[in-house]
Order: sequence, then C-alpha cells, then structure tokens
Amino acid sequence: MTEKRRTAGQPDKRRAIVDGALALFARDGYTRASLDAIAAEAGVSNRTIYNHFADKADLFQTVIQDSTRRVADTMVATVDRHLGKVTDIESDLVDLGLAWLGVLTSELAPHFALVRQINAEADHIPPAALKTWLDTGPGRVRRELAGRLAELAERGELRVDDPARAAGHLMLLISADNLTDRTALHDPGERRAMVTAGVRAFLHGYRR
Amino acid sequence: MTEKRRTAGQPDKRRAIVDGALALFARDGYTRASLDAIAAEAGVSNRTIYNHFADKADLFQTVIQDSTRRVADTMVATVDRHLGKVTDIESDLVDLGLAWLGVLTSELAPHFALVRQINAEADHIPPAALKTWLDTGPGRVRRELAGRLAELAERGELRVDDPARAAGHLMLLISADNLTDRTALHDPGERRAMVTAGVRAFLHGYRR
DNA sequence: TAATTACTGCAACGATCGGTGTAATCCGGT
DNA sequence: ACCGGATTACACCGATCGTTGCAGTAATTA
Repeated sequence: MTEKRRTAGQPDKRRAIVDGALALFARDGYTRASLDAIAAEAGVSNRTIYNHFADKADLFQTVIQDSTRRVADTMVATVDRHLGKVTDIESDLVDLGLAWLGVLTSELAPHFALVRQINAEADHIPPAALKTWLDTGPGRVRRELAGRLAELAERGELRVDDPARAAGHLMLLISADNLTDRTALHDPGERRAMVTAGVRAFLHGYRR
Repeated sequence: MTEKRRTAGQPDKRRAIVDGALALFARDGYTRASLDAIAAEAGVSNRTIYNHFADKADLFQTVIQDSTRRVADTMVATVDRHLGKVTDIESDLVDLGLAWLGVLTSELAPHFALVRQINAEADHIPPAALKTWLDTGPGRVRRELAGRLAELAERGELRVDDPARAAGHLMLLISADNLTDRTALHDPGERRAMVTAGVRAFLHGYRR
C-alpha cells in the first residue's frame, strides 16, 4: 500500500461528489435532490456514489460536516483578522460586518442555503449529527467571537456580562436582513447601511 | 342558492384539510409531506383535497396564506397590547418579549416550522407568493412594531433613525436563541434570561 | 320526490427515486 | 505484462407519489 486511505474510492471523485451534493442539497433540499442529479452535477456515475457513501443520508451528513468545517474556518479567520487588534471599535466592527456579509455572498454562499435546509429538516436529522453541526459550526464561530468580545470587555471597551450571548447578538445585528429580505445582501449600499445600523445598535442601543 | 361560496366544497372539510396540511408541511416539508398523509391527518379522503384545491402547490400556498394571516393577527395584537401604553419601557419590552416567545411556543408553533420550510424552499416558490407572504406576515408585524417604536421616539423615550430597522433588531434580539438553540425556548428561566438580555442590548448596547 | 352537490373508497397510470447486481473498462502499482 | 481496485453504463426492483376516473352514498336544496 502506498498511501493510507481513510475512506474508500479516489479522493478527487469523492470531492466532486461532495461538492455537487452540496450544490443540489442546498438548492433543492434533502428529499428533492436526487442521487442521479447529484451524480450528473459531480460528473460521476450514480454507482460511484455508493462506492464512497453508504446511502443518501450518509452523503448528506458528510456534506454538512465538510461544508460546515470550511465555512467555520473562514468565519473564525475573519473574526480574528478584524478583532485581533482593535483601534477604533466601531469602524473595526463595521469592517468585520462587511467581511461577514462578504462570506455570506461568496463562493461559500451555498453553505448558508444548506443551513436553511438543516433548520427546516431538523426533525429528520439524527440528534447527534445536529449537535455536532451546531458545535463545530455556528457554535465554534460564536465562541471565537465571544472570546474577542471578552477581551474588549477586559480592556474596558465594552460592557459584557455574557460574552456568548453578546456574540450571538452581534452576529444577528450584523446580518439582520439576511433572515427577511435577502435581496438586500447583493446591494453594496444596502449592505453598508445594514452593517452600520447593526453595529450602532450593538454599541449604543436605542435608549433615549 | 342560499349561501354565496367563495370556494368549492364544505367549509369544515376545507378547514380540516388546511389544518392538517399545515401540521405536515411544517414538520416534513413540501416534498416529503404526501397528500395521502395530509388526507389521513385531516380525516378526509384523498380525493376530497382535489375538490377544494387544484393541486399540491395550490394547497401549499393556501396553507401559507392562511397560517400567516392568523399568526400576524396574533403578533400585531400582542405588540399593540404591550406597547399601546408604555409606563416603564424596559419592563414593558420584556413583557412583550415574553409574550412573543409565548406565541412561538403556543398552538401556533407549527407556523414557525412552516416559515423555516419556506426559507429553505424559497427557490421553488413563485416569487409573487413569496412577496405576498413577506408583506402580509413578518413585514406587517414589523411595520406595526416600527410604528410603536416611532411613537416612543417621538415621546423622547427612544432614539430611532430608522423605525423599520429598529423593529427588525428588536425582533431578532428578543428571540435570539430561536435561530440556534431552540431547546432554550421551552425552559422558563432560559426564556426570561434571553428576553431580558435582548431588551437590555436593544436599549443600552454593549459600549463601555 | 327529484336533482344537485359533496364526500368516499378503490383502482389505476405514469413518473420518480433509492438502491442493487452485473459485466465491462480504465488505471496505477508490482 | 499482470493484477486489483475503482469507475462506468445499464438494467432492474420495490416503493412512493401526484393525479385522475369511476361508482356508490349521504346530505342539502328545489
């Protein structure tokens, strides 16, 4: 044996399958996305999919784990890049928010459609898999952001009782319109307005 | 003719169908929910569904419109009840938040699972239907809440540049954990903590 | 009473889909 | 040149599903 294999089949085929499956699962959902369509999207035979994965559910969970790890890596790096050294907290948070929205509309965009599928399909996903996704995906990003906010609190820049909750609030406020009018994400002016308003709300609130 | 009919069939059967379809569409999604299962849930013959609706898509859109109107009515009434006369803004907002979460976990809960299905299925829903849903559902509630916040701003209680955006922020902060750890919604202590933290963030922000 | 309407149960059709078996082919390693 | 695993195309099975047709029945109306 020349190379140790963690999984069956050729790695490039496996990658093509996972990528194609992500595109179709994200757009069509678990039930509507057929394995024939996924095979065609991946440029692979239907039969080959079963050489790499036990069944459709196995492929789905693999796609979730793979895409989640990639996006969480990017998100964590984005948080560290913008909150590693903070000079002006308001403008730095705005920059973080703009970078955040940049990820939402990047080539990683299908992942967030997949997240919507997960949220809709939660009752039909094994609880253990849901737990793993929550912990390695949004949970991990939130912990990273919470740590940065705690640092800023120790330096006296912020007043944060519960860093994890504050991180959740900031994530929501930065991409507020992502949950209602998603078309706003593609207009640069709207993006800036949404982020600045979110950051201002996060910092100052609406009292008085 | 003794009574004018806006739609075919007997009204009670129609109501049973729409209610059963809501339960199954919300839990299983559009594709997975079968018309046989919906008919069984409604205590109605499969064939009767086609007496009231053209096809599955027609039923789905009807369910969306029906459930959306009901929930929006409840939400608007909740907003008016808690923000009609405001004495202590912080405690009144907390009460609104608790009532808000009460709706999320009430017998109207299936609606919000349906909303998750809509968000996942958006690419497969006619844009006109999506627009109508957004306008008569969350949009309507947000406008109502924005009007109340604008009142409070005029009275000098709040500082609000964009009432619609502020309303969106408040809605997000009040039910922050609804988008990640939905199990927190069923623990009274967690609910109170989530709402109070959200309201405090909305009013005061995290600066200093 | 007669007629209209709605509901029901059942069968059936065509299509789609997940999954499997099989035989042929391709390709890297020895 | 040989071998073994990987890939492919194709056919197939059983199940599910949306939808329709049809005949019978109950209820409401003229």
